[in-house]
Amino acid sequence: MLRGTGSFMLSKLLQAQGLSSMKEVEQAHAFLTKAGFFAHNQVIAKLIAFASLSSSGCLVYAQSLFEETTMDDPFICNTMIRAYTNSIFPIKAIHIYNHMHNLNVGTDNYTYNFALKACARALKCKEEDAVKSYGVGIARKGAEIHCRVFKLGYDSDLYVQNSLVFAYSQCGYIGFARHVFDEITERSVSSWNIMISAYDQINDFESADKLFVLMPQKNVVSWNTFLARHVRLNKIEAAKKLFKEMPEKDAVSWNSMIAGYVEVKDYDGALNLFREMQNSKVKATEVTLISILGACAETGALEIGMKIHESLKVKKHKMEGYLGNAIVDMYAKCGKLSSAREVFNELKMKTVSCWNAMIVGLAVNGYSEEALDLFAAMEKKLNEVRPNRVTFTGVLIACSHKGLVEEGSWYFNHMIQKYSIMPDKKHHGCMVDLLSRGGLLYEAYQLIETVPSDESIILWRTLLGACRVHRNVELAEKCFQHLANLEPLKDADYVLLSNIYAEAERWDDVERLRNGMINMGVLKILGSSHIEMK
DNA sequence: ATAGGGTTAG
Repeated sequence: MLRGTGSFMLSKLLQAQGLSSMKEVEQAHAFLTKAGFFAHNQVIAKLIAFASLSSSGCLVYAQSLFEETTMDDPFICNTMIRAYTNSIFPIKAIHIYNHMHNLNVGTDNYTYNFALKACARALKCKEEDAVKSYGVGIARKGAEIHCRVFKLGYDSDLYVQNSLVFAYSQCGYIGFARHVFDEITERSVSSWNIMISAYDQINDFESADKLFVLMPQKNVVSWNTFLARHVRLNKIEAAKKLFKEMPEKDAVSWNSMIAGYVEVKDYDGALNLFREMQNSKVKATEVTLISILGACAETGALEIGMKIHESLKVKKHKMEGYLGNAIVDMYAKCGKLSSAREVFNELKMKTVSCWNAMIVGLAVNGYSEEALDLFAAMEKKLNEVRPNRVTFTGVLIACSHKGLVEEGSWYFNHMIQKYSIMPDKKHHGCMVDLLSRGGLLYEAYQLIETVPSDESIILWRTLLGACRVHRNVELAEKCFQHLANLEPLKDADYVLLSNIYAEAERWDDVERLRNGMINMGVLKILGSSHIEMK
């Protein structure tokens, strides 16, 4: 039986249309192992390539297939590098590349092309911790690869050249990128597109436009670059106009336009365009769905989000990577935490963003204990993932929600000491809220004193409010003074302090403050009802 | 077997 299935698989493997599901990959794998064919590298590479497809594959499986080989075949290594380059873990592509180099596995132009692209993507991707943990720095790795490219003579390969331009520009070395670009003797449309996009990304529109005029041919990517520029600059009307007038539209054009609507928070516009896209010739991609799920998350459009999730399940589409995260986030933001958790648990590879979407989702919906439990689970996997600023925002929100003052303070210090994460605006906000609601006004006061002044204004106001609740006139005066030193006071600030005085029956101070307001010209804005005068 | 443009947590 197995043999029959296997030979069918093998013939399918070698056919042009290839395999159609992970199940078939597994069957083919089993057959090959049993029949002793596993040494056929071309076949294994095909399995790995299929397993790394983002729509239906399984990257973990691809990696295990890879490890079953002797890991010294250039073709297979290249396939694995490419798989990771296009994944949410481009850094792992560099690890494979390093492995090739260390073991003297032969490399070719494909290797360098993929590895350079991985460098570029590793920097662009928001897995900042993964990049940091890499140590020497991706940009240096890219330069190192360039040296090898040069030594081996691949610097005349157009694909490698284009990847070099891309990698240098993403690493912030636009001058080097331009140098490589200028050296290319026969530029392709892609060469021009990469260089123009590089200038666009650093807002050097003049240089971008100059090249745009010079380029001999343009394609849909060239137009998409312009569309992306308008979207990035929030010029939604210009984007709409260009979108309408473009000579050709592909999925990226639609995705950019949808992302543009989402960016300016026109979620209805995004959903309408999504419907229009579904009626067009261009098929929605994962990126389309990710944008739309984001719109659902922001508007609480649970039904649309669920519909997308359902249709993906029907199509047996893989729920991993960005898409898996977008679904988790959509459910979490829509308050359907059980569904969020279900999808989250199924994610085979969880980036820090996945953990954060879940932890923050639990925290803001009031499931403090679950959020903190999940954080504890995350800390047990430090070899895979490291908490970052956002994680601790979620943790502190969880504490704040339930008034867990001691725990919150502990996590706050833990964040700084164990993870060397410097607290930001959100962390300070949570902590001041937590401390002051718990009545630890002086602790809150001391904390605010450590905060940069431009971030502390809102914190002083929070504490001033807490001083009223806890009837602490002395501290209220201090907060008021700090506020006064930082920016022109608002009438609400005077009202608050005045009420605090009034509640302490310090009528002289109420009067003094009132006079001060008249002098400052604030009082005329106030209705007399604002101040509770006796 | 190659590229380039579009995507997730706060």
